Amino acid sequence: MKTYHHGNLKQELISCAFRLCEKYGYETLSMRSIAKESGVSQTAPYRHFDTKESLYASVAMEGFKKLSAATNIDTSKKVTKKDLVEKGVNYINFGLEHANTYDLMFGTAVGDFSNYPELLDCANDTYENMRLSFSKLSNDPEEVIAYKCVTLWSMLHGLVGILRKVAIVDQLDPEQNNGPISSATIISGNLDFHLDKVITGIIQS
Amino acid sequence: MKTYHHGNLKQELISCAFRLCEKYGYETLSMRSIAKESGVSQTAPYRHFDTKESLYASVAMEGFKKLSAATNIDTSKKVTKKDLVEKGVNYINFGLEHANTYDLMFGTAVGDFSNYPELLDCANDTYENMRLSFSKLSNDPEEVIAYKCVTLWSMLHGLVGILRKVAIVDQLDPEQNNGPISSATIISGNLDFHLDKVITGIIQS
DNA sequence: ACTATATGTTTACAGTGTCAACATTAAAGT
DNA sequence: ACTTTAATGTTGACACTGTAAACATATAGT
Repeated sequence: MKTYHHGNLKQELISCAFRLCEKYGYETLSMRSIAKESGVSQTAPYRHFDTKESLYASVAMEGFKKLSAATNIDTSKKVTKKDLVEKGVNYINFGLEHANTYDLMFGTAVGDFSNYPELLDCANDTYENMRLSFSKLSNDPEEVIAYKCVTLWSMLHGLVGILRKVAIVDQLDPEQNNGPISSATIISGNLDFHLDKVITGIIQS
Repeated sequence: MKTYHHGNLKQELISCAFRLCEKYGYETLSMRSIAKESGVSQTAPYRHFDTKESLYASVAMEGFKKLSAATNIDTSKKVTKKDLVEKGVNYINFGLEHANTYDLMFGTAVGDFSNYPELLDCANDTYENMRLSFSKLSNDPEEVIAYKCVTLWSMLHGLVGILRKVAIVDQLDPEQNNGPISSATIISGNLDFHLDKVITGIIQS
């Protein structure tokens, strides 16, 4: 039997949108398509999302939750450099494996997070755990810790972006470059080794 | 007098698209709007660009040309660390001042650069100059240089991304964070100092 | 001059975000 | 229990989009 009211439409729309986003990217995801896929009229989503951006925000929030889960360090125990490296690797892998959602989370599709307080909270959670980890690791004043966080996050974020653009780097003139071995391949094949070096540098900075 | 044939339509379409992209972002840029703005029928652009992606590629190429110009190091003379820092600052500033175009250049709107050989060349030029600069600076084997390039580019690219997301960082709980002084602000206010440290680390790695 | 090619135009189609008007149901107040 | 109200869903519409097909005109090569 099919009821007039769906009962759990909002959640279904989000998970449907998330699925499509993961698979095909957020650009090719439409209000109407997720409505159809949820077996509901094409404008029904507008009872739950004012605009498409608002739907994007919900999907991005899912992403941040998963990212947090993948990179969370238990700050109730002692925090080691190894923890940071391990979670750094997780961060990169998340960015590569969930590339489409990652774009949504860090791109411009959702303009200003402060319009979506829950999303902002989730994003801040990720940062906050990193901040706490650094502060457990060393005795720096707050602003040095914040500085280290931004430095590390930049490095991780940048690496995700560049590794995904391997195409550019891999297609350099092979005579100028190092043959088929691209620099990106070098790094992605030695991610923890690479991150260990980088993070060591940041900790000491 | 107005001729049937425009004469220089392709170039006009590109610069028109570039302008709109810089101002409003590539998402809100349509084949039809640039046609109208160029005083031509709505499907005329299709004589010069097979798809919208192909137009994007042309705009992105303009971006890479400008980026190259802003970050080019004269490798015929001696290259110093100071050169790298200075051009690094230029890179960041380009990313911040041309944020919309930067998205186009490094996002997924243009899927595979190898479909657009000229674009690929321009992108590679930027990388190639960086590679040459590093190789003039030290005596590393090619693969180490490539490694350093990717590391530096990641750092720069990531910093652009994170600085633009200042909103996230700035809106952390002020009691946990360092009051109104956000970590991103710290960095962006001391860009050359920051990059000097980072690049020193990369050179020594 | 004639022909082929490049460059424009018109028309059309399916898809999009979003709004307004209406329908149905669940929740709240009496 | 009954009525009112708010939440949720549907229908229909509008202006806009990318893009394809058929056609028109100007330019270049012979």
